[in-house]
Amino acid sequence: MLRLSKRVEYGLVALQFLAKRGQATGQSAATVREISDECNVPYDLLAKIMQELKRDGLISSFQGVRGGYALMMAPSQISLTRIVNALEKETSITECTSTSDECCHREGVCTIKGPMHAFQGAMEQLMSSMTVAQLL
Amino acid sequence: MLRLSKRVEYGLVALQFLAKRGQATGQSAATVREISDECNVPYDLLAKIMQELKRDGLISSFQGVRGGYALMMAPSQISLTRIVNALEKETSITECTSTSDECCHREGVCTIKGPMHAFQGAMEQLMSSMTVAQLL
DNA sequence: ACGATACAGGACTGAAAGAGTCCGATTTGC
DNA sequence: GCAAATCGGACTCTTTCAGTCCTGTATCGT
Ligand code: SF4
Ligand code: SF4
Repeated sequence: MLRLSKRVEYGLVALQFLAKRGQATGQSAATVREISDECNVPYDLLAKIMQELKRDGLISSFQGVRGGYALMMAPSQISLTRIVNALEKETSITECTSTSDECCHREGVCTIKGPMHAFQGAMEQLMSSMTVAQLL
Repeated sequence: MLRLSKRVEYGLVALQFLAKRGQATGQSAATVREISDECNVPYDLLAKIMQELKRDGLISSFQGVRGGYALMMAPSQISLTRIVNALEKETSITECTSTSDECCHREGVCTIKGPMHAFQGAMEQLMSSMTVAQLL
């Protein structure tokens, strides 16, 4: 459908929320409940998303009571590419541009692979140029 | 999933095939069966795709025996945007950037809409710059 | 120590979109 | 008239996505 998943959308909203809180000091951590309530995002789903962002090193977490999440870096350092890679399973624009593929059952006839890779590259560059800082 | 649908992929393959045949003279028309066989694309599905491309004015059709499809314009005139618009149901990158929307239930809190529209615009421009001519 | 709070993470369900198929109708060249 | 082709709707099957639930673990405050 050529659309970003809800995960990414929610991820962006959450990161924007965190960015408004300022850098990670541990004091400024926001809980999933807070974000979920403030931003009208389903709690459980958002919880998963935050975990994934954490796993990917985009944000840091603080466990236990008084815990929560906070940004690891400056908003201008967090690119859309990074977020998409963390939250989206498949990021290649077509099967052609999947990693390390041999061509499918159309080799010899269709010469789409090259241009598609170029297009994919251009798109990734475009996504790299968009950061959380631009969401504020 | 941030991936072009098979429809678009097949559409590109088919258009590339047509482009190799040269401009529409009626003599150079290729049948769906031909393309399907040559390119290993499921017949019925491809038939649908060609109909949609025709409806959108990208290619012209010739009915009856000796019929088929042929390009309406120069390959360099057919942009990816055009193809995607013809074959893909939803083309907005997020719900935010859907046409004419009021914001969803997050107004006031989330300020994603503006940047998202900008991003969408950039992507459309990128797609406009890619044409069938580049597939040859 | 204990209990409340909050992250960690797996498993599951239901809905929606996508891919692919089937069948009948219409057009048209031979 | 017949065969080859485009038209076009309806349908099934599969996969992906969104969302929920439930159990575990860490940690702060008292
Ligand atoms: S370039 Fe053509 S043959 Fe190769 S993977 Fe893409 S579609 Fe398949
Ligand atoms: S900008 Fe925020 S509130 Fe507006 S439509 Fe997008 S997600 Fe919803």
